[in-house]
Amino acid sequence: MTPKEQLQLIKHNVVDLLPEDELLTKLERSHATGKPLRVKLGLDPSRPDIHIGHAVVLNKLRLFQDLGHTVVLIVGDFTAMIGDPTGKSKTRPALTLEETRENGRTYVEQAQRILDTNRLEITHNSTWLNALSFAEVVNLAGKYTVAQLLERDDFTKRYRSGEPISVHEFLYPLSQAYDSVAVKSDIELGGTDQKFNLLVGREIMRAYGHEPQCILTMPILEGTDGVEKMSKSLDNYIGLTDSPRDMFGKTMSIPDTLIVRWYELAVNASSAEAEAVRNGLADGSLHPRNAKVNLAKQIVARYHNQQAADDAFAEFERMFVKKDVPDTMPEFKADAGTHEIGIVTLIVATGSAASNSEARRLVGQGAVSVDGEKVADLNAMIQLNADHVLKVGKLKFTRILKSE
RNA sequence: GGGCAGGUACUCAAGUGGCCAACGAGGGCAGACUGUAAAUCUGCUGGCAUACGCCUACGGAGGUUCGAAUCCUUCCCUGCCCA
Repeated sequence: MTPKEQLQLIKHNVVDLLPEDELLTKLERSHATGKPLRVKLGLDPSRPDIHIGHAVVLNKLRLFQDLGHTVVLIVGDFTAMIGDPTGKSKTRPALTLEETRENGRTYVEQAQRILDTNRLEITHNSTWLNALSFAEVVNLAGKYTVAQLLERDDFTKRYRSGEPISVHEFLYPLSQAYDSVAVKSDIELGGTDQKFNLLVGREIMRAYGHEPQCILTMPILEGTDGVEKMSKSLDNYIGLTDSPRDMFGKTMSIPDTLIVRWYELAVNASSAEAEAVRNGLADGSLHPRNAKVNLAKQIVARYHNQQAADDAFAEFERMFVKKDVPDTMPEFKADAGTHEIGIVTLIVATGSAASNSEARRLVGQGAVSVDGEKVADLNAMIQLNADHVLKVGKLKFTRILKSE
């Protein structure tokens, strides 16, 4: 494939590709010499779970691999170890090196669901950042100015509104940039929120006498709420390791306005496919529900398999359209010798509510049913001489097994 | 080092001695509606208790008071200004 053709593929769905001509030059050189480009991505191992929002960037990395280039994953174990006491994640604890290693390991494992391990390098930035002397850190810090750092959007905002910014936060972009020097990155990927950091990488590489990396940013995928970016802490995410049922259900719950975007970003639809969905929704020939069903099936098939996708769909139909119970659900068995149990106790014992107070509230709100019969009485006793199905809210089912 | 302003529940934010488990908004949960949604409407949203009530909580620790998120002392933390 010619460098120009590669470039076209690379540009699909990308927000920023800077500078494009430099990337073309790199691609041409790689093409001529047969030497693959080094494509960098930094991972933050402070949270072990990776979701389909991350997958947007990972898919792009996979494309680079398919074009014959090498992906360099950098587990940011050093930075995670320092922690971040200010800013958005103020409660984020500083992790030990072991913890970050462990998180990084599972993270990489999950990333490999998308990436080709044959064209993959995995490194940890503690390898080189830990080795820097203070003099070297000062030297690095000397290559960038406070004014330049304050250009970053969130720094600007926080500075203007009088919120604290710790000095070491200024060092994060610099250490990330230094990573680029350390791995001799040709191009670095990230979400659009990483644009500033990626650009710092260019400056710092230049300052260290390296050819600066190109930068490529991908759109940030909104979560299932349709507004905020997908993240675990907002609980609006679909994890790569979620069960088929969860993946399917969560996808079906996204707002309609997100459908086309998810086609583009979550299942990497071609421009033509995305356009077809967009037009179908616009002229009414495609029902939003069906568009979502198809989307949900694709997502499940992508991370599990086609069979799982079909099963998840069937189960979804059964649960929500026919209002039937799912065929698998958590089971609960009372202690032997218990013949009946109070509804409130049962709700808490099955983990359907966190406290007795909450369980009472749920009963009062009509959210609780046993075998399809609504339970409104706080004092109701459930007989354990047969199996029952407890339903709390819309989604929490538990099979109550007959007691012995 | 000095002056000033702050630190309230998941978040923002009222409250300046009892009517405060703490207004309001967001978020979350539940119900109605629906396409499973979104939007909208309604209710709930510290714990234990059927209830009376009790316990825990307004940065930390002491104190004043019959009674404190509210007053005092001290410590910690943040921002701004001055040096």
